[in-house]
Amino acid sequence: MKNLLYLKDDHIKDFIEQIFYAYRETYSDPKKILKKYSFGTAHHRAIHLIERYEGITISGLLNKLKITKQSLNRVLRDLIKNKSIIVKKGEIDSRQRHIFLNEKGKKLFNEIFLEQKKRIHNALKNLDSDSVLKFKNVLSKIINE
Amino acid sequence: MKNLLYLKDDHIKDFIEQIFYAYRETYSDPKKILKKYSFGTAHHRAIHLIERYEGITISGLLNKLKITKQSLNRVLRDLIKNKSIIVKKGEIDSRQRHIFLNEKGKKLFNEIFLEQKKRIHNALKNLDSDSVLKFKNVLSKIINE
DNA sequence: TATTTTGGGTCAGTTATATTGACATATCTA
DNA sequence: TAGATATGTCAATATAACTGACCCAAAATA
Repeated sequence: MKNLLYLKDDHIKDFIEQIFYAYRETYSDPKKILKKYSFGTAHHRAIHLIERYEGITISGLLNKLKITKQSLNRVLRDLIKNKSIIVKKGEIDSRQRHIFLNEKGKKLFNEIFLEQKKRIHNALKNLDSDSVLKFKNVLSKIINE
Repeated sequence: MKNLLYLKDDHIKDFIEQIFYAYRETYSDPKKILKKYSFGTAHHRAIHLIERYEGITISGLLNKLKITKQSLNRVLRDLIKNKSIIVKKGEIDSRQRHIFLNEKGKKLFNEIFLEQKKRIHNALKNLDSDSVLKFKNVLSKIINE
């Protein structure tokens, strides 16, 4: 930290508060859409990761979501029943399950993403690329630790 | 947006994912401390705001937390019972209730904050002040919309 | 002053999402 | 073949939210 001004406790408290708002708002936007399908934010998070990491395994999802497999299972059961995802046995290791969005899931993801995109797009549209890069960098440092 | 590269969908999807991780990690750190007091993250969020906005009213808290008053009431009852907060009638408008941390609440807040601070401090310690300012700026734009 | 609105409190029931703990099964690895 | 790994499932419980229906007191206003 080259400038201690930005490390004062009040600044850090502000960050903690703002990170909460940013998360809440970003994940609130698509709730009406999810409700149409009788899904919630837990389903949303799973769908998001399955889209981002095509073919992700159960343990892969568990590592990213950091929930128990019982919790994840409820969510995946709903998504399978709804035909939004398909699960394939691993070819190399047939114990593993690889998860994919199918057509219905892709449509749902796109609907959800369109809602979320608005907020991020609006936030970034008048910013220079340096701001965006630095935002991403700080965010990743907060996550990694 | 002066450089469209940073507005590509995949970048926005990354942000959405990273905002989730940042929130989850930041609010996971103090969970062991909260558990000692039989509190959860709902109590944590309330305490945080009461510390930041000393004397905040019930409706003030409701506006920031965006939960129902029934939900908030459960949390505040626990905090009052535990003697972490005190509630005072408004002098100008005696319908209002102003909420304050008392000594016990301040100690609890500090314990919680110390845990959370580590993560943010570590993230920022090797960054220049420009990064920190730009991070804050983007975050506030995401919130405001 | 009479009426309406606002700020807050509460009861009751329900939903969403997560937890712990105990097992079961199939498959891979040493 | 024995043990570890990946996954699935049953049951009970916890946490944090919700909806809806009321209530009271105090402030604002017609």
